[in-house]
Amino acid sequence: MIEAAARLCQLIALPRSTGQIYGLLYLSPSALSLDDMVELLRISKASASTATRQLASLRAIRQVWVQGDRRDYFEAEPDISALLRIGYTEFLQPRLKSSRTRLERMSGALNDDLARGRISEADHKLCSERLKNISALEQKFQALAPLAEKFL
Amino acid sequence: MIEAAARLCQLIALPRSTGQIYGLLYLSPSALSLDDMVELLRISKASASTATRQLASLRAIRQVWVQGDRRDYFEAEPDISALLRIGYTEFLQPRLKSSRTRLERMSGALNDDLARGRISEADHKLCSERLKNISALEQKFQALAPLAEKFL
DNA sequence: TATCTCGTTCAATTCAAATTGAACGTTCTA
DNA sequence: TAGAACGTTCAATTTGAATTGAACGAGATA
Repeated sequence: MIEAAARLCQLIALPRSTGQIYGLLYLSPSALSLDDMVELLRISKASASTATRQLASLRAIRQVWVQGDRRDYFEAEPDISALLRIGYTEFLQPRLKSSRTRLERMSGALNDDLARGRISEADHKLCSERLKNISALEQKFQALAPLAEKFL
Repeated sequence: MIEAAARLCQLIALPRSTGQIYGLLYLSPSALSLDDMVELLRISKASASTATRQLASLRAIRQVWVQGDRRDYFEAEPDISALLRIGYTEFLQPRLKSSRTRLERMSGALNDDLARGRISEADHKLCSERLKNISALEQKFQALAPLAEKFL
């Protein structure tokens, strides 16, 4: 059952054990301690520790207090749409932005090459055409994002 | 310049060299041979060969014939939207489908557990609730896909 | 204070995927 | 027919990331 969740999370390039833990917590009726996870998933405590902190930093899980027990307990954030939003703003968004500036720099370098006669005019045209295409696609994508956000 | 494209492609979990090659071809004004790529990217011929076949199978690049030369030349598919479509139907779509059947199986197992008294009614309710949430999200996502396809 | 029980950290290991070199088959060329 | 120029394949290596064991530090307990 949990392996299903693990695979789900490998889709988004997260460490396997991290996925396992989120899956486990998502399906678990009660909060679990590190030791619980270690036992149920047969992973080391070190993995469990790093994975929980990763997930917590992504706000995918929360730490909860269980009275009379000084261990840390965790429960999953059940709203996956919210997680997607976080993933977008904190992960995809920045990459898109850096990609944009990179494209601009490349475009600049290209113009430079033309000015110095390092490339033919035809080549320059084709190249900058293609760079522009990517930029356009990126912008469309950015425009689509808030729409998707509402929709999901 | 090309390293930019390489990074771009690491985003979608493709081998680095594959990304490099697509980037190179995308920006190259003329078709390139395997040896060209080997020289320009400093990679082995083996890598170039496997990468080009990968890309060709994804229809991301095309083989073209240059008269008077018996080497294979390649050029990039310039329409990236089309590539996205291919990526979706051939990569994401199938995963979503298998994910769906997995969810159904899990849901079945859960009902079974309830029937045999292996879990409490409250637990069952919470679990199947959550499974249903994922299903719903998946459906929304599937519904969104064709919309995005038109848009990009 | 001495001893547990936790969670964290970090160097070492393991593991999987990417990359490579070398051998090979095929097709052209002399 | 011998040899060169290709592209492909496959076992071996490299590389980078995930995982682990062991040492550690901070609180609790006695």
